[in-house]
Amino acid sequence: MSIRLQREKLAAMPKKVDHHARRTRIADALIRVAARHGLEAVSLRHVASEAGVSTGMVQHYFRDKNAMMAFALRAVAERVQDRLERARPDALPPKESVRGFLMQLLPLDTERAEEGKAALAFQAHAAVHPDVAGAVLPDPAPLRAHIADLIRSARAARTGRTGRTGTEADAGHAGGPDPYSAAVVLLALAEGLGTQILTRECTPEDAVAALDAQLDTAFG
Amino acid sequence: MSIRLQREKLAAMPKKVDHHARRTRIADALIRVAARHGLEAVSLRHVASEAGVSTGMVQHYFRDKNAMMAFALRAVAERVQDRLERARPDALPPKESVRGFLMQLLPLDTERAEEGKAALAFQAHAAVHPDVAGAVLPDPAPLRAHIADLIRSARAARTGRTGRTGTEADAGHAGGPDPYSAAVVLLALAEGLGTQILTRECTPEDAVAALDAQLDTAFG
DNA sequence: GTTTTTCCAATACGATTGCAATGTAAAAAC
DNA sequence: GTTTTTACATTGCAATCGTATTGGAAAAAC
Repeated sequence: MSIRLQREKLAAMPKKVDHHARRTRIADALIRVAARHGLEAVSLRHVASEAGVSTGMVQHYFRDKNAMMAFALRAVAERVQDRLERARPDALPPKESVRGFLMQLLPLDTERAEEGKAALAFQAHAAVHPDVAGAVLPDPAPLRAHIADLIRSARAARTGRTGRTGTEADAGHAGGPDPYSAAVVLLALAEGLGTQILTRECTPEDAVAALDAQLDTAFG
Repeated sequence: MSIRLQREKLAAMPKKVDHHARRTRIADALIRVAARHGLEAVSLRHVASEAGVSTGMVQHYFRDKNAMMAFALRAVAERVQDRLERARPDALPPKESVRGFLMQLLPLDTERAEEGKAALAFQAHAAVHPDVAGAVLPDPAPLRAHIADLIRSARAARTGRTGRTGTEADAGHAGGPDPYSAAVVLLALAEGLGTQILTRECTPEDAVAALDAQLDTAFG
């Protein structure tokens, strides 16, 4: 028992370490460096010192720099995904639920601002290195489909029907554009507003106002 | 006369060169490098060889790398601005005029895709280096105001009035959200869709469809 | 016990980086 | 004419880069 206590509390831990945890710790350090100084400042030594480890350890857990970058790229994507899952308020009406989603995508506090800067840097990286990006980035379709479903159900509730609408064409009727386009618009808008906040082209207040205005028009 | 011909045709030109033209040529090379390999690949030597000049010449025209980056950052912003000016179709009805603007912001051909990748890289750079960005990036307000004016005039035409609306609050009436928010939405949406195209999260067709849907709701 | 494997620190190496220093040739100023 | 200034090209240098290599300490396998 005392052995086990030592193994878990002290940092002796000489064998059988949690590889994923180690990699995640290094990736977190990489993300902090990227968020503060850009991807240009991401080097093995800099990341290692930010993580408080040796460069040898970084080399032990990542074959090369590209592997480390790819892992970190996936890590930020998963972070955003996790925050979206955690902020999923299914009990709320559809419009507020969607609003909750989209607000999570805006860099409104310092934590999300850091995350957003890192994500922006990785977007630029992904645009120039499609191979690593395509293998690692998540499919945006499920989120779009979920938002579109919420829009559909809200419109169905407004027109008196309770269930989800069927497969008929939604475009063109009084409810506005088809839900899928409306979902694409909302998500791309949140992303655009987010980067404009980070580049100081837009104040957070204006961004929230614009997003709310768009939510009003999307949900009628 | 023969002297003048030589001075203009041959590349002798030993004195009195156009500094701005030289800097622009170097900045263009930097933009190409950034668009193809990212800002991480931007070095004095790489840019110089892309421009077909020596690194000594680059050093002659830029105090240091930061000055070169700042000049290139402004150059891309001016390029986009120039394309917007050139594509300004004042004779068209407001909605089509705005559509012309926004379509210019989407990376729909290879030329604008390259420009967009460079712009995306510079956005990430600007988010992390606010000092250089703030001193160099253009104010987004005029463009927003122009789009808002076009929306206002379109709505005025629809309600039968001919002139621009006055200073009364536009928000909340049947025309939709206030024109300023609608303009912010349209511009941020175009930017978000643009980066999603570059990162392959979105097809150009979906982006155009989403933008057209938003134009329909913004202009009624 | 011995052996093997895992984990990591330290170091070394060639390439590349930003930048300073130097040299030179031609135009401009006189 | 001479002198000065501009416009580069070339070279050198210290720092940093990614990565390969070496070594050793400790757990696991035997």
